[in-house]
Amino acid sequence: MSQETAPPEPKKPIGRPTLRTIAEMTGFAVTTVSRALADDPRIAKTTRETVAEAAREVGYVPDRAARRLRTGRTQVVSLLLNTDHEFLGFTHEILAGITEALRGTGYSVTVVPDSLRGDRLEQVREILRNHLADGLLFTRTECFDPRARLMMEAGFPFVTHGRTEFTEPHAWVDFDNEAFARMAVERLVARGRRRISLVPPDDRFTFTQHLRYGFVSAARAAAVDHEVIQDVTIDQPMSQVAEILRQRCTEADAPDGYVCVGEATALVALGALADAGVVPGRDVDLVSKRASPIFDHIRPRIETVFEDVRATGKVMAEMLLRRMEGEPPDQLHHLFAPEGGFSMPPH
Amino acid sequence: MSQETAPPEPKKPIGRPTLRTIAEMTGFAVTTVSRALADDPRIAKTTRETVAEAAREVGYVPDRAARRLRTGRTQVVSLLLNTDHEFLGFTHEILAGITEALRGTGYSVTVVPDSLRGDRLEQVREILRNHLADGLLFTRTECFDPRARLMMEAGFPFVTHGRTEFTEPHAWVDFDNEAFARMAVERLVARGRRRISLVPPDDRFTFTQHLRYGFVSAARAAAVDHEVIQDVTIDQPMSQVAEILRQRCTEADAPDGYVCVGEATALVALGALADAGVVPGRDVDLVSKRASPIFDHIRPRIETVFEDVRATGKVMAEMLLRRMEGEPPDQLHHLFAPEGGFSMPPH
DNA sequence: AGTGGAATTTGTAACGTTTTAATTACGCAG
DNA sequence: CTGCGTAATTAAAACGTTACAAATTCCACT
Repeated sequence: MSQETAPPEPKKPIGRPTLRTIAEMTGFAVTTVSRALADDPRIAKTTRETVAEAAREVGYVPDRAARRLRTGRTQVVSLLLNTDHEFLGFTHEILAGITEALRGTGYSVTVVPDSLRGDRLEQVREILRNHLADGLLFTRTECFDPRARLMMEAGFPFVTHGRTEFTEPHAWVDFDNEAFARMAVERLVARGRRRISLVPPDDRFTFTQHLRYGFVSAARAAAVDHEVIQDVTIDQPMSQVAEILRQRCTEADAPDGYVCVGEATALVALGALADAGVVPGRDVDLVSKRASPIFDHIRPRIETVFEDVRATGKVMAEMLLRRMEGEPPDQLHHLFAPEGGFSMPPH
Repeated sequence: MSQETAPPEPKKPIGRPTLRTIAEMTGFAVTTVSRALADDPRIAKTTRETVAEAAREVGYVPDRAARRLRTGRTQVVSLLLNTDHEFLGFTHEILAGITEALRGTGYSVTVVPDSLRGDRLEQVREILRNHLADGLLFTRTECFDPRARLMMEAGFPFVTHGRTEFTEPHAWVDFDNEAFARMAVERLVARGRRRISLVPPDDRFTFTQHLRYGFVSAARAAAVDHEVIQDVTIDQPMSQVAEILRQRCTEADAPDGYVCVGEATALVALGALADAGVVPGRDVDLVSKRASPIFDHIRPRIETVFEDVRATGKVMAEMLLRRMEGEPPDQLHHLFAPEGGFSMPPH
């Protein structure tokens, strides 16, 4: 409006376009441009269109730092990554799911190490204190997970992989490990097995309880012998698991069926059995959960149920987005069923 | 100065401490505090100490958004994550290494999806244009990697996992795959194998050339038959690899030794051989690289060389830190040797 | 006592955005 | 015409930090 004939305009020869760039292009004030881009109804529809057009033309992208400074929102979500253990693709898959859900939202995901050794809360506290993220995702959830408690107290958005036993609701995504364990037992029983064994995860995790319950109750219902290995968990070094299994599978009352919670455990169990000269499919059977396609190629073939970790990550991130928009956590949870049941690899 | 007697001062009842908090505590100006915390020699030593003490007392942590807005530095590094393939712990390990190196530096790492399908440059361009990070890490490097080229042109700090063939130097970390391939061939030859096969990665990757060269030249030197499988690469679906191997290993001139580049390939190869009734250790031998401890438990046992992916991530991140501080890339590279050579799992 | 200069400190502006409060324009009833 | 409510836009302030230029203090030396 100020002038019809454009002055020399030797301005901003470099640098990304900013609100001011668009303001000068269109003749509106910076405030107006900001509001127009936010589709604020107080701004005239025609103005909004003009501004949007100009923004598109110069490829305007709001500056994250400036927005963050002003609004206090970081546009970041963090994933707590357990650095102790190997999960054969778990991290990869869950991150693929998370980034897929976040694509186009402007949010990015940072990875924060989280060791079971040492204080699990330290990292979370730092994120809360220094506002390093707008929301948090974490796995390996405990029954009364102190991280979850801390974040509920702080009113900070988060989604857990795995449930807790708090009465106050929070967002979670989980795999139905109870159903998995039940099906696993039934499958082994259907194959004629009568002494069934489970190598459990660490007792502190909620899903360990689910597994154990499903396992024990299905075994009781089928009236078969069963045991939950006592001296070792799959969260200890795999060599220890192998050691215990090698020993156990040659004892007089050795199990004839094994339920494995994950791929790593299954591989270790297969190795231990092989070392002891026990032949899967003949002497014993083994069933497992699987999270990657690699299991189709493991020999001897074993029956597995697929847990879609990528989908898990995707749903977790989607839920977190809704939480961060203020949606209450009451309805935000999803339980993945062991879909399709057990199956043997093809060919 | 306006008033000597302090007014009611109903200020900042809440919120994190800021530079102003410390300024008011110590009586210095905000600028001084800022400089003092940066250990600027222009500020008196005593002042620096006073300020540091006050900062410690209130637990001051600089606001990232404000600093970022002012300086233009994001305090973020990004890792390009290939979402197509499964690497059995690769992602987990490299991230563990990266976060370990970044601990305490104030930098955090974001994960950005990067698919071989589609434009590999899109994500990088966005990071450059919108200043989403101060530095970039990526894997699966190609000979004339367009991502590397783009970033060299932009003068943007980055470290690759794997070398390129550009003449202009850049920071890289790599595993000596040529030496690995050479040793692998020698190991198979030492076991009496005379027809050796390699299932290669996709030809576009630089390390494929290294592998191929080491493989071929060692085989020639040992005067043994050798072949690089033509019809499939380990970057195609694993079922295709399995299919080809199942077929190949029963032909009249079937190989009697296999070099596997990674755990996934080795497992698939073991499965394919088993399906075809070929017995490793008797009919053929198989050697592989390994990046996780899981291979100690795979049966039949095969000899492996360890590639320390966690250490790789750590070194990459450390290099990136130095690059971001302005150090030229000339000397910034590290080649991991296949240390210790091949070994058989214990027990 | 005066002066130059180093040492130390400080006020102001800026980064790009959103928010608060204020301003302008305009149609319409009194 | 005046006054006024509403719609549309805007100027100014603020978020917390660092950079620039200027101001102040302190000494040593003439």
